[in-house]
Amino acid sequence: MGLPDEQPRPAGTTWLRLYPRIGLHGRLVHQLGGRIGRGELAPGEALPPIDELLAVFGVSRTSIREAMRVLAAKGLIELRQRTGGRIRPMADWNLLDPDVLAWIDPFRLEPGLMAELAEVRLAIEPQAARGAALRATPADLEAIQVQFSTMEATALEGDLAAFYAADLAFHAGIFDASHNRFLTQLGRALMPALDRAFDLHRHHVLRREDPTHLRWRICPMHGAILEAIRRQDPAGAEQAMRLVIENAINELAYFEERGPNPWNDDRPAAPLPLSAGRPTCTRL
Amino acid sequence: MGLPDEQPRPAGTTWLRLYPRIGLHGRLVHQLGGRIGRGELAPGEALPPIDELLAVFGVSRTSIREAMRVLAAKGLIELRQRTGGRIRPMADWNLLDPDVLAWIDPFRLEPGLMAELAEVRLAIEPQAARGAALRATPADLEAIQVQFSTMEATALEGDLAAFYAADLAFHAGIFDASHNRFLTQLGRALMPALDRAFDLHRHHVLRREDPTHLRWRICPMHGAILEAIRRQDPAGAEQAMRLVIENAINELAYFEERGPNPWNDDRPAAPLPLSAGRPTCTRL
DNA sequence: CAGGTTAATAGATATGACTTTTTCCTGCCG
DNA sequence: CGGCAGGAAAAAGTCATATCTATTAACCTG
Repeated sequence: MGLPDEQPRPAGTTWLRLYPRIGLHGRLVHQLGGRIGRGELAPGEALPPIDELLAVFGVSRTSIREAMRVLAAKGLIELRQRTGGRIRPMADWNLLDPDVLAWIDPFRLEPGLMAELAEVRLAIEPQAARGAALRATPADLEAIQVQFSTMEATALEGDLAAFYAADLAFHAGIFDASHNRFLTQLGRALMPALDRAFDLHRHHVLRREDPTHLRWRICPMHGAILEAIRRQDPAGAEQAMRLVIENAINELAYFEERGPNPWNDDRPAAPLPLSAGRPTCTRL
Repeated sequence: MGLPDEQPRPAGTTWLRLYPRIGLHGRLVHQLGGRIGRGELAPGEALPPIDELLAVFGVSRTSIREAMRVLAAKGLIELRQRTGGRIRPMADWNLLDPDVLAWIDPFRLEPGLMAELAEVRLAIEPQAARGAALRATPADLEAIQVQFSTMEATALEGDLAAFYAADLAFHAGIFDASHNRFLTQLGRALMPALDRAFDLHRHHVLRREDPTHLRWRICPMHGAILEAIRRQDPAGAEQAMRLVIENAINELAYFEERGPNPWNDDRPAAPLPLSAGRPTCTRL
């Protein structure tokens, strides 16, 4: 059958609330969602009829239908009687659904999406920092502090993976500390995309070969946010966050000018084949 | 059976992309989603076992399961084998899913949500206005202009329903004109909640009995946004939008001080009974 | 009483029959 | 010749039932 084994959620991603990958239909959801998000199934295209999918994946109607319902619930496809499934234009997708955002490979397919993401970050995160300065509890502060300390330590050690993980958690912590449910949701939804942006940043930092950059430029800027939140200074926190994001945008823009798309180096060029060995259907 | 008839989408809500209310499972989704959103089924509570739901609604397993999958996809419930369905805490809901936001009755149950919404608007909408000033097409401008003209006309006539509909479409048009897919999505997601906020505003305007307010205060402020976008002035558009939202917040805060929760006047107090007449299950 | 084994339960999946909606074709009428 | 109406077919929607599987809880042994 054409379905991968069940995989546990990757470590260190507790802030993510992805649709469970368990059961046949759950794996199917992520399989098809990923295909759509990567553009292997183009918007406007019709999905194969159920009987065909049924044969390709080797699962029952029930599972196929449940998976389709989930994808429809997230706006990726449209289901109509007689016509069958059809992939909706990206504008109709629930882009703020963590699953959908995780399925999209924004930088490989659509460089413009990253600029749009930056714009949203610039709108949202300073406001979240402001909220955190107003309403953070001691526990919130402690959580953010821990991530900041981790950032400082790992930046010195050169453990980039740990550094960016802590960076991500730092930003997530501020969203949580804002105690605004919409902002928290929004932060969570954006995390997968932010993760990709950080990957890109890391890639460029590696090329640049300047290990002091993270420790002596990025860390102090984040420290300023933490301090402003600690002294309950909304304007200061907002401004400090704005600086961090503008810096990230500038660095990426600076990096982008040089060299081709870095994704092509370390990622498989061709998508993996979906079905293990049943040439029943050529479309999927 | 306990399901309402199929209902077409209300007029004038083309910007909304709600889960279709068609078919048995679609109606079931909105039925259960509404119950959860209104708090009639509390977080942490277990859903009745499938066989019970099956008996209550008089539909088959298939439809029940598909509806449950959709709700799970939107983060409202968690499904586990043997244990069954359980309502997740609101923090886990996909609050930025238009359906979820439409199901929540934010102001009846949680006045705080409205303040949080205002904070998000204050972060998002000025940025959207800035984007619109940078990237609006003539067609975008035309669409916004039409809504603005409608606002001016209906404000004079005193047709409040039409006025607020145009106001909503005005804001939606700016989101669209920003040509930022995340902002557009975000705008769409917030529209149902914004609609409620406008309802509240209208209610207060009616009490205030000052028909000139809309025409000579609200409209000019919106006109300033339109003009700034037209002359491609990002800073001006951002500032004008900020003024509109801050004004709305202030007016609502001003209104809130007086009188009790206005929702209690014109809404049915008790929720409608779900099942037509089968006393099989007392929990639903 | 602890720990592991087993049996029962309820959801998950499979399957095939039946229903409903939509599309498309055909033929009639203007 | 074009358009509309009616009917046939196709594919999704729904249903009923059966089997599979994971989880819980009872139970049994040491």
